[in-house]
Amino acid sequence: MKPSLPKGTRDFGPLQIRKRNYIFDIIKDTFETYGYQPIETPAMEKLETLMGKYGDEGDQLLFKVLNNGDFLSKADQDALSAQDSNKLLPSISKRGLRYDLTVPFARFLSMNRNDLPRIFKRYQIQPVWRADRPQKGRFQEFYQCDADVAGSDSLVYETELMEIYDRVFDKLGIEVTIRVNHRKILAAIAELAGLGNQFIAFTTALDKWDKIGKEGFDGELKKLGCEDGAIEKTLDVITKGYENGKVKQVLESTSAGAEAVKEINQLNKLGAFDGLANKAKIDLTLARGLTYYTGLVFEVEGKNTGLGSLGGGGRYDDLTGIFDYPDISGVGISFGAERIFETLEAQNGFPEFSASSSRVLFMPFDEESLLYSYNWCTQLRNAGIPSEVYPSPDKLKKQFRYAEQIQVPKVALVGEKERTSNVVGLKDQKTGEQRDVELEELMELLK
RNA sequence: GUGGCUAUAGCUCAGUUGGUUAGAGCACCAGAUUGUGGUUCUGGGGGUCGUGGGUUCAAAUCCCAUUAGCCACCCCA
Repeated sequence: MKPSLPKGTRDFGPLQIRKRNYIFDIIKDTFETYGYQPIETPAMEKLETLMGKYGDEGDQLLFKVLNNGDFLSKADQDALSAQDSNKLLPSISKRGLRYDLTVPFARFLSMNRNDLPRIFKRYQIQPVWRADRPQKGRFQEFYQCDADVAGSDSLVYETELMEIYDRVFDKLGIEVTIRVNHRKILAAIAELAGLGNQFIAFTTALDKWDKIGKEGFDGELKKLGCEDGAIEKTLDVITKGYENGKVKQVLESTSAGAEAVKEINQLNKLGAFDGLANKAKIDLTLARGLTYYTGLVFEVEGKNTGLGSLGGGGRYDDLTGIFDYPDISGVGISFGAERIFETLEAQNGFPEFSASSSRVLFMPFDEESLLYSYNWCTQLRNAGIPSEVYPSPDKLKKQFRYAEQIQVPKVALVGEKERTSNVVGLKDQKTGEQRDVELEELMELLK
């Protein structure tokens, strides 16, 4: 049988795992620095937990897990004979793979509300699954790294989440722009355009601004039935940008806009835009698709990556309402591990890694030397020094070949000569230098 | 879900207007080389040409169907 993988999934080799861990460790350490606590949730959730949370399109993209056992006899026979997949689904599948980390977090929070601190800061780094068509930088199984705060509407958390974005990308050496906007500003602009009652349609159109530009957006507004005068006003506000004094005035003339401006002022006071290594700016064209955002929204864009966003997030007022746990405000951000990986790969941004962690490989010339080598190796291991032995006295060509394959930095050659004088011939694989060393010195050198 | 491109050795690919035994590089194995590899040289194994059908004296090559992968759109990380 010819081996292959399901669509949109990948294996990770040793070197890739080291590179991925490098990214995850930086993100994790930064989350920890800000006091976020780790949780994990199952790959599978009940389908009822997942369905209806991501819109119709999201429901389509959910992986459903077929029930075990004789699922056909228990299936909805009417739906089955009518070939109605949507109606059939609940009777043949009760579980699905998680689509993101936010909904499982909301479920977790609701279930454990009594055991968690009043304000809960959690992070979670796990794979999620989407039955999307794979393409460049997009997979059906991919990792998200989320940090969320539940139980407080303080802008302190928006501030620290922006700082976390900044720190992580600074440490990774990726230059980014942190785009910030407020859903209530969007509401104010939608009102301005006379599209207050078509808010979602308005935001999806606005979200395309980057791609279709001012003219394209003009057309989208017309399609939505926006009048010429209103279009002009709307385009004027968006092109002039938030920092323009007149624009601020216009926004403040609506109650939603006034609230948003107040929050952004507060964010400024907290220093969210100060002392960052990367650029952060209010961008009126940032919309973010997810419908549950209600306050500030963020998106991180790499410079010239052509990969879309490297992460995003925002404030959602009623995170857990659907799980009978009302009035919990949340704010969170997500890092897209795959795109960060591709960005670093493209700019050669990873440190050098070896596939193996071994610092030395023992190479025995004869059976007697193999035992001698294993004995030395054990002593290194007991001292916490990663090391290994080539398992048979093969030709040196073969042994060196293996040393190269595992990218071990040093080899210890052992033959009769070395044994009798109680040393090994320690050779540096890069420089080719070689000299005899005793066990104690070997340990010192490899520490 | 919509559109486009591709499918030949483990990997990357060549293969002329349809023509005799389908090739290269990399990788793998062995030897040149029984205490010092990475270079070089020699030899070797490995293919139902994605699958099914059709046209033809003859198909990797042309036609139809089908499956899978990639790219773009929608949406997203």
